[in-house]
Amino acid sequence: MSDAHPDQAGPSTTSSSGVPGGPGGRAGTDAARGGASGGEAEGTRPGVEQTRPGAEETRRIRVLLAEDQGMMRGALALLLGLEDDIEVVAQVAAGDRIVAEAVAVRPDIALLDIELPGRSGLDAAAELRTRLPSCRVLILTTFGRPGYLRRAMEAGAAGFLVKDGPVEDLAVAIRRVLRGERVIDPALAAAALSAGPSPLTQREQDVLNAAADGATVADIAGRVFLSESTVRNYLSSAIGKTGTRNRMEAVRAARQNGWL
Amino acid sequence: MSDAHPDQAGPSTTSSSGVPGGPGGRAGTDAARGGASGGEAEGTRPGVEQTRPGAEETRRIRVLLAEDQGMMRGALALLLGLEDDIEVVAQVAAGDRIVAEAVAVRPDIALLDIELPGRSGLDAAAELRTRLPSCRVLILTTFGRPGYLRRAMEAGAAGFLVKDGPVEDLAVAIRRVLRGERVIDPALAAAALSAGPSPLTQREQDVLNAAADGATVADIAGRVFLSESTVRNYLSSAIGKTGTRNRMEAVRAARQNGWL
DNA sequence: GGTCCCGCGGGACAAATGTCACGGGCGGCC
DNA sequence: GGCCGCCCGTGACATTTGTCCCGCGGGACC
Repeated sequence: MSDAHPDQAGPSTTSSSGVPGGPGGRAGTDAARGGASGGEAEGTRPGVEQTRPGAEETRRIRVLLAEDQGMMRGALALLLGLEDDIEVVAQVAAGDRIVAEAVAVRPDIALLDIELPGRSGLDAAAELRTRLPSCRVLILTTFGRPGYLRRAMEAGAAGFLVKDGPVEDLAVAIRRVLRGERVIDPALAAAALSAGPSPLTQREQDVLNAAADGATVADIAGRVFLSESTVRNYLSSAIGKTGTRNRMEAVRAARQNGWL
Repeated sequence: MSDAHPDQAGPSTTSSSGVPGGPGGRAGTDAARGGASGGEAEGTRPGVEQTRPGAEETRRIRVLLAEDQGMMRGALALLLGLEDDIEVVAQVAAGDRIVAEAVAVRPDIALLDIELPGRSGLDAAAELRTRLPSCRVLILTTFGRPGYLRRAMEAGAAGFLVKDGPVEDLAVAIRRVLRGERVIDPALAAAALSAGPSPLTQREQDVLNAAADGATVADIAGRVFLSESTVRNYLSSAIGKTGTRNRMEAVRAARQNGWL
């Protein structure tokens, strides 16, 4: 747009929301350093030397990028910015910033990680579907879990990419999605189909989630507001359904399939 | 490392050898190794000169990049390739390929992830230290765990970067390391110092590692070749030292500090 | 009405887990 | 030498965990 600096009202970039682990919180200050790393603001320098083959007749693809890992986010943004038909108009690091940012900048496509602080990318995708139907969603995640793919499809995502595989796939996938196609790894689709939907009931998932960090039965009961006996029963049935022998194994198995 | 690569549902690209350079990306793959094999008695002080913008006659900084996540690896390689004083001469996706590739292409600096399939980047760094002393090591990891930093320093790494923070830091850190400086996040260094070394003995770590996936005492005993009673004792003492109440909490706590 | 399923909880029980006290052997260090 | 820490093991014990069977209430469906 017409601005020049990261101080614009809506689409300022990386919110400073914290990322787990790092003791040193490094605040926003993502200001793209000059020179080669153009960054996302479109008009920073007039001399962006991309060669436009067809003049102005095609508007660039406006991309919102949601990814918590700073280096990954920056690298993807720079790379996409190098493509002459793609423009990164917003970057967010937290899941609960996605929808607000999207309605502010109205991108053509949202590139969402799943595991984000604050809110799952799948959740955000579902809300985006109703709040901003013109924006297509492309999920980009580390783990190709069958359940993730299933939920992504149910949330209305148009594509599902794993972070393995070459970077070149990314721009290609974006263009294909914008053309209305669906892009999904075929092997992953097969796995998702064969795995079937989650056999776990809602309560079982809750209890497993609460048990994931090593909490005792009493702890879980306190968090989920259930009796200890009930918690044991749910744990037991979850263990049975996952074919495991522990709550620990059950948690791992459920995570493995994307059921949590 | 809860992650590593538990499921191979996706397209199993990550072969252990060099990564195929994309058709569009002119990223230097191992094609460059042929040129390097000739002159081996190079000056012991590679490229100590400051980066002079525009000066072409100085040799570019030769970088080896070890990172398992394909997209991250590709993005970093492309980005570093854009810098006019840096050249990515090798990319590996598995930890057990690092040393072999390094002695083959003799890079100036090795950019290593820690959590890699096959072998830890810290291990590889330690061996690199003796096998190829001219090559400096810069650790690039997702998690800024105090124990990781400590072990990286003990392995002779010259720098420690977390994958948060802007991409621009990367090239800067590479140049600084090549100049002989050490680059470490100050906050992280303070945390590592205050946390002290791991209180866990070797066996306790082994047992915790074996217990990480929800194995029973009998399973652990079988894996570590110990009596079940002994396993219980080690687990108990590990639980005590970490100040937790379960093996599950103990595993999480130990992971959190980088003690595993 | 009846019947079925589901969420929720209780109680009893076996198995696993966590704790403690106690041994012996080995190596380093004052 | 004595002391200490780590290694490895045993046995006993309390607690927790996992399993099974039971009951209650409510909603859906016939």
